[in-house]
Amino acid sequence: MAEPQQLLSRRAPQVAPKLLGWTLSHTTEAGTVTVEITEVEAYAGAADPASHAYRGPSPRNEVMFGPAGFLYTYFTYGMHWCANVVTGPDGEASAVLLRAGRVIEGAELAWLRRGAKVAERSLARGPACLAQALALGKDQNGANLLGKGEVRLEPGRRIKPAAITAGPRVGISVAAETPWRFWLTDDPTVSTYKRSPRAPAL
DNA sequence: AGATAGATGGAT
DNA sequence: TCCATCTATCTG
Repeated sequence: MAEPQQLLSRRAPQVAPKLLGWTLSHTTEAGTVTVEITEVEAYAGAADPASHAYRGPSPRNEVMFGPAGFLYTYFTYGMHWCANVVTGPDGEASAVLLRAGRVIEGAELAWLRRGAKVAERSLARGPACLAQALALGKDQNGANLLGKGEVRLEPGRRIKPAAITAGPRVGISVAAETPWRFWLTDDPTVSTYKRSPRAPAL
């Protein structure tokens, strides 16, 4: 296993499948929640019309243009936060959206944040649910994931390439066929695929 | 200045 | 299928 920093410095489509099985932790006053990442999507910046960074830097996406290993969070649909790991060389706005994970530490705290009714496998199923379970939001944007900070990304169990499936990304209306979504095959914590209603017909 | 689409999720 | 409901970005 290469150093995390080195691995993350490649472009998103290359990094994304390798993040499966890694762990993301967030420690707050309330405690620590850790998830094992089970589903991701790659966004390739300037080369990718579906990326937030496609039209260049802005106040929202500026952290994507920085070095790899930092957290990019954004607010969407008026109510949801989503979390990305910035990848690629400094200056290139490559990022991996964390779509789903399995809570392996702090499930009780995650239930507190998500609501007591949700099934265990759904605690971090879907990008906004994952962000909510981990309490990732505005304040965590730009956090260094590779240090000793409150949010940490660490290599986890090794995933066999045969256990990974690739397919089209979810919820986007452009580049809807590009197979840059990666997940652990048959994992119950992976979100169900829904094509964007705005995506062009096949 | 105003419009609108959007890397969603949950209820209906 | 629709709704909640905010922000970045595009259009005029």
